Amino acid sequence: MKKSDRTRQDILDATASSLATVGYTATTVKSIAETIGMQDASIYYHFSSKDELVGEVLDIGTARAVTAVDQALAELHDDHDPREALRVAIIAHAEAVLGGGDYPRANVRTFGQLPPDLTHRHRQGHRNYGQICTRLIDDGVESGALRDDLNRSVARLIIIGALCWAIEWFDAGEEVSA
Amino acid sequence: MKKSDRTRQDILDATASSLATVGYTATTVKSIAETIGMQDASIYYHFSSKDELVGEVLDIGTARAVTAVDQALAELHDDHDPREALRVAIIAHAEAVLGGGDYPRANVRTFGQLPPDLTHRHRQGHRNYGQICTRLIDDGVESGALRDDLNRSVARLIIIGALCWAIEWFDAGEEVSA
DNA sequence: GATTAAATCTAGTACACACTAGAAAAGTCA
DNA sequence: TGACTTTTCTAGTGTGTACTAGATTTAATC
Repeated sequence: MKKSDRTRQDILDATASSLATVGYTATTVKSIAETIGMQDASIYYHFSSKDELVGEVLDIGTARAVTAVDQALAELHDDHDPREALRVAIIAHAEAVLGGGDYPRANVRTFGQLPPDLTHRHRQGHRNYGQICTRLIDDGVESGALRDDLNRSVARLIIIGALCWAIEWFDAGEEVSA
Repeated sequence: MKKSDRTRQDILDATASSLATVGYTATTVKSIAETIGMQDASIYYHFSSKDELVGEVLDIGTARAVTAVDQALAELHDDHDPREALRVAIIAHAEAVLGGGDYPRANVRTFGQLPPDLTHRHRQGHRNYGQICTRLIDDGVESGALRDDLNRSVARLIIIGALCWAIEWFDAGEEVSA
């Protein structure tokens, strides 16, 4: 029992790392197996297909990003400024995607490269994630902390777009003086 | 002479359309040929390889986007507000990528999916494009139209990120009430 | 209409990919 | 140790890909 769990975790980690750095297509079952010193066929003892494996990595990634943001928001004072909530959420997301783990990065990096099945499987998750942002913006506008002529849809797209795209520049070796 | 040019253009158009909608990997030489009613082998009479063909499409795309932005900026009054220049440039870019042709869309859509050779080939072009944005922001800050405590690198990343990511939501069927 | 050139097709090669079947090895526990 | 289970490997299949060689057709020129 133990051995299997550890190997399974190694496979997931290697897959997440590969997805985050080279994307979906360049992440082959063979390359994953090589990374952890196995034959590619052995992967199939632990996962029934490449896409099931990739899907699990992406699930973990979204779960971690959501957790990071939720946790950051939970640590706020009860009487926080709504703008502060938005600020904290943005930073938590950025750290989750850029600073830390391969799993959240895998999500952003492979967005738009996945086969239809996987795209469909994760669409709802992404939509839910976007709604966290929508809620924070709504809070800000309704409490008067944000301008009431703000176009909320556009604001959300700008925030999420800027955050998700940042990884592309990161990969390209751009530097940002914080 | 004439026939060849027309076919060549058909191939480029079909490739741009495919890249813009399904990305690099799903754009196969065979699928391109089918779109224009040819055999896949016939493509190689006009282009020596898939990547040469894709590279030409991406070149056209960046050229069109740059032209759109340059033209929009050229139509400004001489004594324009620097913020207006930024606004006009952003709108011109958005229209080029979202509203119009497959060629600029192909660039954004395939960003991060291309094989190393093509990525390297277009890195300088993307960097130049980013510098247009940098220049506009610099103008704004130095003329006093934008706050002088603005982090210019971050501002540029946010603007370009938001613009480039917008296409992902567009593909996903999201609506934005302008 | 005959000759040459341009353009496309037919038929294939070689290779990388995800995935499978069954043998071999490694680990577990009496 | 020996019987059993779990895990990994060897060796392969089938499919889709970019790409090639040479024949064949279409178009242009004299």
